[in-house]
Amino acid sequence: DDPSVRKSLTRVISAAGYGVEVFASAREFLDRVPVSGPCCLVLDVRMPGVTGLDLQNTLAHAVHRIPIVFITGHGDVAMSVTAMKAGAVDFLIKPFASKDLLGAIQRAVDRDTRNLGTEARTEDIQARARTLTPRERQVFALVVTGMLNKQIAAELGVVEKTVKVHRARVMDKMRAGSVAELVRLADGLGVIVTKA
Amino acid sequence: DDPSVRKSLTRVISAAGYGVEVFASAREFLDRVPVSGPCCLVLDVRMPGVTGLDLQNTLAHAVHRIPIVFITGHGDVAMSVTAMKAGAVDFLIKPFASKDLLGAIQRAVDRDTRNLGTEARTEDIQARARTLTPRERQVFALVVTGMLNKQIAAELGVVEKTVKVHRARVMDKMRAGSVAELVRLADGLGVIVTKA
DNA sequence: CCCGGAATGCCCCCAAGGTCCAATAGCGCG
DNA sequence: CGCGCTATTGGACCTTGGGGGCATTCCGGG
Repeated sequence: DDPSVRKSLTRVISAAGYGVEVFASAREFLDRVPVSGPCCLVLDVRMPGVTGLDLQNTLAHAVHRIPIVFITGHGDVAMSVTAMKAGAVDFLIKPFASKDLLGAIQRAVDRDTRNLGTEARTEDIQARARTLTPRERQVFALVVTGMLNKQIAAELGVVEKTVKVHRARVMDKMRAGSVAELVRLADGLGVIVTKA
Repeated sequence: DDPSVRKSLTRVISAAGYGVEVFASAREFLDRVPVSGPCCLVLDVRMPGVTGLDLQNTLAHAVHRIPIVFITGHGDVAMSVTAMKAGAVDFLIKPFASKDLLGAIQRAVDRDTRNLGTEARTEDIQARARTLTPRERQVFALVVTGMLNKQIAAELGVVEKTVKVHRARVMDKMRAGSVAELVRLADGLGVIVTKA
């Protein structure tokens, strides 16, 4: 919003032990170097050029969706509801108590920490899945449905031994120690491992 | 809220093809016969006695959490944010367009339909799990971690044959055709099948 | 031509699962 | 108090499934 508000917010948030970066506009924020660790965005709805809601929509399509805490001086209900429906962590009206802001930031950062964790795990699993050959992917998909090697062989039109070979490679590449683990890895990938 | 508003809302919602039940207070709603199919709650924040937010909190601890669409004449941002954080589907300010209300109701009912579906599935799985004996439950928990019968036997201090017997009963009672299915059933139960 | 992906055959081992049978312990019921 | 039922355990035996090792063949690209 305006420089003086930014300065005082920076002081409050820093005092709580957080690292703070300040941006004068949405553009400035989007051009920054991405933060490495868990973080969140404290955003004024009214901003020069792109509004806070617009920025929220833009970020919604990003790979990593940063949790947003909105603050504003002139908010209405419709605006707050839109923001919350789009996943905002909180929507504070100025003037607000420091503890409300810090509480919201804490929840936002916690959420981001969890998100980063699951994203990292998913990315790891996907990376392993990418090393699979097409055939291995097919066998993978069928194995996690609980089919027997014999059935998979019939399905793919090959003999059982061939399935065993692919299956062994899948277990190896996916670093799964058991069918149970493999099933969890597959389910963690979502429905990505469908057919082809 | 007031009788005339209720009457006109009933007309609008009925015209859209929904069944409508009207309640003059939170008490009256809570004493009703539960609806069988997918549904949602259209709630005024200001009500005699218990407020809409209070009712939302009460329902939050219920077995089935009915999706809520709030409508109000005198809402402020703080109120709407609280409602949304607590899971409300939407928060409309009077006067609102019929299509906004009907859109919100549609989203709420859709959400409820999905919830009912997953709840039914979970309940079904839990019902099967309840038929397991304590020992079978232990074996179940260990099998879905991917342990071999031999390892499970060592863990429980029995011979392999005994584990096989329990394991077979688990597969039977849980109606799982494969380890893969069993793992999914277990994961669907959440972390309910931990130890004892 | 050499490499990786795919397919296959043979041999062997171990794990999973089923059959038949049997023993022990605890619990409710007449 | 036995009787019956369930839960738990266990043994012997056999079949089927999963998996490792090794070797071979075929094909499409660099």
